[in-house]
Amino acid sequence: MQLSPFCSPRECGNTANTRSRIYPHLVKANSQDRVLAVLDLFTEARPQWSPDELMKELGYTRPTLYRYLKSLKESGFVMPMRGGRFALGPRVVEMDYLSRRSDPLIAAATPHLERLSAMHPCTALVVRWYGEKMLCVASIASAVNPVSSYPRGRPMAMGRGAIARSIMAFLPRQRVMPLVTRYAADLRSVGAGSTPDEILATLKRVRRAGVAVAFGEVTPGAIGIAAPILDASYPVASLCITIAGQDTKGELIDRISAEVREAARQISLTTDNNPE
Amino acid sequence: MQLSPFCSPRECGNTANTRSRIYPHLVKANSQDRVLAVLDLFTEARPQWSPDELMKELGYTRPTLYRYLKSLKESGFVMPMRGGRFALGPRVVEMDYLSRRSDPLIAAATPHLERLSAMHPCTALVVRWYGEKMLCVASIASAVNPVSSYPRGRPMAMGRGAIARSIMAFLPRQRVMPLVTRYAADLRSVGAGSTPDEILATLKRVRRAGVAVAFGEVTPGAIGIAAPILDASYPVASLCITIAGQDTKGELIDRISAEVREAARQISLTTDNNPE
DNA sequence: CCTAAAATCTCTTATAATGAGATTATTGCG
DNA sequence: CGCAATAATCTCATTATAAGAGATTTTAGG
Repeated sequence: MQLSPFCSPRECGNTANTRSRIYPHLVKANSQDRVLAVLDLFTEARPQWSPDELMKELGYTRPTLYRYLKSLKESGFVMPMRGGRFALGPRVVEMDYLSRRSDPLIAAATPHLERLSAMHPCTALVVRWYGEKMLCVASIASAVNPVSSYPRGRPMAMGRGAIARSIMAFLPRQRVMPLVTRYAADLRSVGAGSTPDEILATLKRVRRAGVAVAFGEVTPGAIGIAAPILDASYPVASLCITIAGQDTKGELIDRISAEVREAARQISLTTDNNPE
Repeated sequence: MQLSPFCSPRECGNTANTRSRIYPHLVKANSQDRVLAVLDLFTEARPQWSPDELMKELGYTRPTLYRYLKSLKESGFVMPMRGGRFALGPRVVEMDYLSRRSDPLIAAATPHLERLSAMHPCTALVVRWYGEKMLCVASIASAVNPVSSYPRGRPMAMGRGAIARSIMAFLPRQRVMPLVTRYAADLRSVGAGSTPDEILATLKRVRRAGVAVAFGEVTPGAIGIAAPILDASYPVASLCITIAGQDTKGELIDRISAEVREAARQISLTTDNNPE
């Protein structure tokens, strides 16, 4: 399901083969991928689509699109809105509920989130790492005016912040290097080093400390303190506390760091629970 | 995407036509439906599946199932867990986040939920009605020990409770009757009437009051107070306050009822926002 | 290193997805 | 209420392509 940036659906050359000409933006797409591609279009910038817009955007013909919409509608992934437009449907909500309730990582982390957020005016969150992206999967806020919001589902960038570094620091060399290269600019801008070697040294220190601390890297004025959650000594997620900068002295940071590291360690001990 | 209870995938008779013999449980299923059918299996009782289990359950052959899993994996709907098992993936979380952030009903209701939950020790929630099911889509709890939990995604039955009645009361006769028939037993057991006429009379009173009140119908000891959210005078959701029974005197119930009704009315005024 | 299991690939065949256009259903409006 | 305009579905011939059997490769485990 990869989008090729080189060729818009409509502009590609004509060949005798109608079908393969229609979907040049889907590399090796089968009909399943083409249905799921419909869901790709629903974004925060554009959460509603009319059939005609979908047809135009995806290059599908009318009967085909309506067939797809029928499947998606019947399975609840989309739902009709007034004016003949479509939005994401109840299935999405149900599946997230299920995912939330059946994720052993969340079950293991929740008591720690509650405890930590009760101890400090902060936001305590768990961020899962999916290889290419990071997503907040659970968070509890206790600060009255949280410096920034991290609800479940919020995506996070890999280059900046304590969370990203806490995960990168525990990856095997082979797996860090691509990330170091890819996010070199971000890592440099937050002072993690300007060469690969410097960055690796920074990560090594994080690994030794067992915890990463970041000052205003993601949100100005917010301090992030994150420790990895490991499964078979491999990072799968990160436990993070974000707290307002002005409330927080160096000694307190050290104390919270120790708490976060210990909580993450305990969550990590819950075996058999995390992804591959 | 309906499962036929009469015939397990493996036991159906042999005909010359291999393909249609394989999927007797999917009525008129196309290949899109067969892929989406994989996702149907992930439930709270069984949130993880191995490829072999999926093959056996769905009756798909090995290459076919792996093809499906590849599509679902690449689009993030499932993710591999340790031991070669699969669980729902990050896409589910992302889509719910998007759905949450782009739902105008939630945006319109949130200030009211915050206000109401701040005024009383209760849980304030919004439940969307999807024709066949009801789902909590937003909730805020202020009670220290809430009598029951209503997180987003929690499904609700149509037969019992203030929420269901607040919606049924505002449906046109043609649409209520099937529900009255279907949930006759539930409606009778909560004292809404033992004949269709009695039930309709009860609903009429709810409609006149603009709000439905239920005492311990869903959760013993919990009082539910719900008012419909209308779009073009058609109910699309319900705003509900649940509060512990022992804290709540009759006079307070009347006051909260008025607040809930008024809040629901104001949310309803936000036009152009609700489903079809 | 070797074995066993898991995942993918190859290739043929028959299915069923597709698209053009016709048809039917819905909606809006005078 | 009926008509026009739009939206959604249906029909059916065509052929691309999904499926399956079995071989092959990859991965995991001892």
